[in-house]
Amino acid sequence: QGTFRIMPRKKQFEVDEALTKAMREFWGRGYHPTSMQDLVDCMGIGRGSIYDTFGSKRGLFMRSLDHYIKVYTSAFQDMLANSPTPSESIANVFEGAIAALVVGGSRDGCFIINTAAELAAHDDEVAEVVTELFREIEQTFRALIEQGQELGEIPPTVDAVLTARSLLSLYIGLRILTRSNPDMSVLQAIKSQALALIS
Amino acid sequence: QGTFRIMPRKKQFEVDEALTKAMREFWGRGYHPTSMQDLVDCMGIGRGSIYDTFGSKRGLFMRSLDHYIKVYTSAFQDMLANSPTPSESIANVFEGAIAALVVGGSRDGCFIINTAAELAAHDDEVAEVVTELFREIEQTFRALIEQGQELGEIPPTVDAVLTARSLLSLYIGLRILTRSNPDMSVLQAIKSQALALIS
DNA sequence: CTCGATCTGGAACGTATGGTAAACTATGCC
DNA sequence: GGCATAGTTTACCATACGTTCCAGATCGAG
Repeated sequence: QGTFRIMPRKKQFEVDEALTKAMREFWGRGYHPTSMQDLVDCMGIGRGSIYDTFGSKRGLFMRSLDHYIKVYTSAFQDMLANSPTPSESIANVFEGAIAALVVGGSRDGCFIINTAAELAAHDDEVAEVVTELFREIEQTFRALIEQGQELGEIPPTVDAVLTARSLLSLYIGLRILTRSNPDMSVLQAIKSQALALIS
Repeated sequence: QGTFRIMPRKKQFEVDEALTKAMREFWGRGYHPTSMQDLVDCMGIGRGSIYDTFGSKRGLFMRSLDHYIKVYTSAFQDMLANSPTPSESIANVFEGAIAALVVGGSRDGCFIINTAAELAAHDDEVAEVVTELFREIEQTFRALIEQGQELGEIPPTVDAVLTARSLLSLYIGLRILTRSNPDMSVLQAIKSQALALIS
């Protein structure tokens, strides 16, 4: 019943692998400038397979967004787990964004933030996904601040909600600045300010 | 010699007026999603006239960027001149961004910041224009902070350079958030934090 | 091995794109 | 009124776009 009686040819590519390649393309160049031909080239599978599996360019993009969120929130949780204290977790968030620029020399920034800027204003479905993630980041910052306060690491005078929102805004600014002007002293200043807000 | 001996038909449209219309289109929708047909429709002049006057879509875009910078730095200077104190100038910068959302209901954000996100990573000429303006904003913030310190309005312990960079980052974050999620409490929190940095 | 189901890759489709060429119109000087 | 010059309009071009379709390949079941 629930199982198919016939299970012919299997997919000859890993869906997640192809999705990762598409994600990287959309991430670096944005939705509109990336053509289906670009995707066919970079994903290494045929046009038909893409449409069979993902439906449309937009469908593939939305799946890429979800994939990004899944992969990077997972990496994010790992990072938090490996940080000794809440304050250092927050420091690592900013340090990570700067390191991505230094190590890889990539100005790709953050896929979600790029997408917020490119599409969210005119695409409600995208706006919803983006907004939801921003909310989660804000909540994570808030939780970290409150943990730090319980540990006596962060002063109790700090307003957790307001500061979490400020950290989010600083982070977004940092990521956008990264895309145009990789000036390390500016990025470091922003990181310093982020840490100053919680000390 | 310097003057033309013959001066035939004059342009039948105001260049600045057409430029303003193009600017609004690019501003709201971005470079790539805006087609020449969109521009023909919204500018109210023929294709030929556009190409005669602006050369290409990209040329028109760059002129639109310049136009935006000219118009809005002018408005910016006016606002500064009408603000009673440096601190209030800074407050007005953030308040203005919020008001643009409340009054007009427009999620267009800031043309420069949108452009930084959409194009700067892969277009060096755009990156240069954008970076230059970011530098100017940073310098303006810095000058305001130093003026406030001379007036005793802002504590001398505030690091003018570092804080100016933080204000820039907060501002960019605010503008990006505006495009996806016009949540007033978040925006107000960011503004509060900006003011807290200079008090 | 045969059959049906699925997957694959590329050709083909209709459309929309940025850009161009040329005919047409208006203007100022002789 | 001609004539040179510039602006406007229209039709058009080649290309690139997202999408669909289909012939052939590949697999599992009987």
